[in-house]
Amino acid sequence: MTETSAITPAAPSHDSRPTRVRIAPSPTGDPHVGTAYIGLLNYLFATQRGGQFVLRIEDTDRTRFVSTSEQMIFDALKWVGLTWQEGPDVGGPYGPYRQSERTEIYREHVEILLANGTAYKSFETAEELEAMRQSQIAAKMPPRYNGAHRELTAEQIAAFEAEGRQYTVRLKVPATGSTTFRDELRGEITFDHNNVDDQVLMKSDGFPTYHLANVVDDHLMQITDVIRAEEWISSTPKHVLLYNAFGWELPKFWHMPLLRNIDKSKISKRKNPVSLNYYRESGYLPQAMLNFLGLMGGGMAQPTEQEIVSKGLNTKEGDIFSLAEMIEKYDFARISLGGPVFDLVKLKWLNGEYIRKQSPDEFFATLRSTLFSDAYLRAVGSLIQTRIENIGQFGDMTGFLFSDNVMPPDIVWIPKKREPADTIKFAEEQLTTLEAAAWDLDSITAALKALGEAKEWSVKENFMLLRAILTGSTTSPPLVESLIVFGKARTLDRMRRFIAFQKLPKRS
RNA sequence: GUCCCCGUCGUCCAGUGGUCAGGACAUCGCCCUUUCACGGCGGUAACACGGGUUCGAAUCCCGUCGGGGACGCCA
Repeated sequence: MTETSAITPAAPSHDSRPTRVRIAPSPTGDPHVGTAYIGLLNYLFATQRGGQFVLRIEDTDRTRFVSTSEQMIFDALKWVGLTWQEGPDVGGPYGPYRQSERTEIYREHVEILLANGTAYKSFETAEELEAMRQSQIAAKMPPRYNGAHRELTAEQIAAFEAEGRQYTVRLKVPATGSTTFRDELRGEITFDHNNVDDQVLMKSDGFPTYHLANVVDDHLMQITDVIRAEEWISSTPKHVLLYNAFGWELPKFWHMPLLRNIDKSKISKRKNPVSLNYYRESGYLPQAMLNFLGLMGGGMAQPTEQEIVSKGLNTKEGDIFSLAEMIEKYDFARISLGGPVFDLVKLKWLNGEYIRKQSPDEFFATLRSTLFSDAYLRAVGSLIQTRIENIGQFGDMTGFLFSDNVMPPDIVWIPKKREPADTIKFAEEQLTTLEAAAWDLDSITAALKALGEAKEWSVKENFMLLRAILTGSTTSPPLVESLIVFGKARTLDRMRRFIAFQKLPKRS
């Protein structure tokens, strides 16, 4: 076990087994476009092969758990039109599909690893480890567990446990050699073992980390193909080592290129709207979103010049296709590995194409189910009923709720006694505060007031700034109520756009 | 800092040894039009660089450079 190299068999044959794939989002906030992207790919892969698509909730991190998140993930995936055969909501033969309900399973599996010597208990505290990491970084060393507890004797372990010290269980990565695995899109990838850290598999709270839970569940749920984002490549050797430690057959790995911001960095909410709620609430059509996601990565064959001519296609039609067409034509072998920029400009164009394609009746139905739904109008109405004298004034007071671009002039948003730079800085703090807030009257109000007190911004300045950002004006219906009606995803996006715009170098 | 992945117009894709390197979005110009949008027509714009291999490289190999990701008791 110490000396060597665990070479993965080149291509394990799963041909006899039915295709089973999965997505495994974690409920830590708003549903993410990346989840829909990887979800679409998994859905296509399974559907094309007559296989099963499983939805598994990875809720092993209690500190980041958001209770409303799971339902939002279901809703968002259904909104774009994806369906799954097994999951927490629909059940299935390999459940439970929520990792927090599988802790006993992980515990049993950790015992196996502890017994066969492929994992060990480590008694350092989180603080000790953090200090170690910092000093390594400061010394320009790769941060890595130093292996202090790799070879504890039974007596030492007993002594630590007698003290009542908590421990984590770590993977005992072989000291020498390397692990090679096959990525179906890239070929063989090798990692030298001295570049693979002794990953924590079970936290001191008894919950597994992603790495353990993911491997155990994928095996138990008979997953044949792991289709996930590229960011997982560097932890794949740990997963391979785990499969080997259990003596399990490996699934095939397909690492998809990462969606990017305009500056090419991994897509993130600071630089791009990433919440599916935002797209839904801003009036993007689900077909357009799905189509756009299908465009990312190049899996859809573009029509050849001959086809365009012979079928009399409009050239842009090559970029427009439905889920059904993707099922028919999407080809994983065609995927290009450069990370695609999630370009809002093209998404908007595509969405416009879908809107124009609707019949008047369909368009009316779209309006009635979104911006002009009974529920939305009722909520908006309650904001302004006492404030208008004739219905014609409706738009005067609610325009900001029906517009996409609201940018207040300087006189409106900069408080008399504040500098622009400080004001923007405070707006950023409001943003951070609201990101973390539950979206109800009391939570928002309390969070905002607490922030104002901490930063010494009066309630008036505080709320006025937010009002300016949200409505573009100094006059509006009650602020927090308006925030709630407008929705969290759109509010945060509006704030981010305001901040980004104000930070742009001003031309005089 | 270490390891891994990637590299065609500004962006998304086509191209798998021989093409004037193609399409879409964006952008620019013209047309249509009471406005705006749509639509039509046209233009600008790319093989990161350097070595090989080859009669011939965007396509194959090597190096450099550039970009990205990972390095958590997060996923």
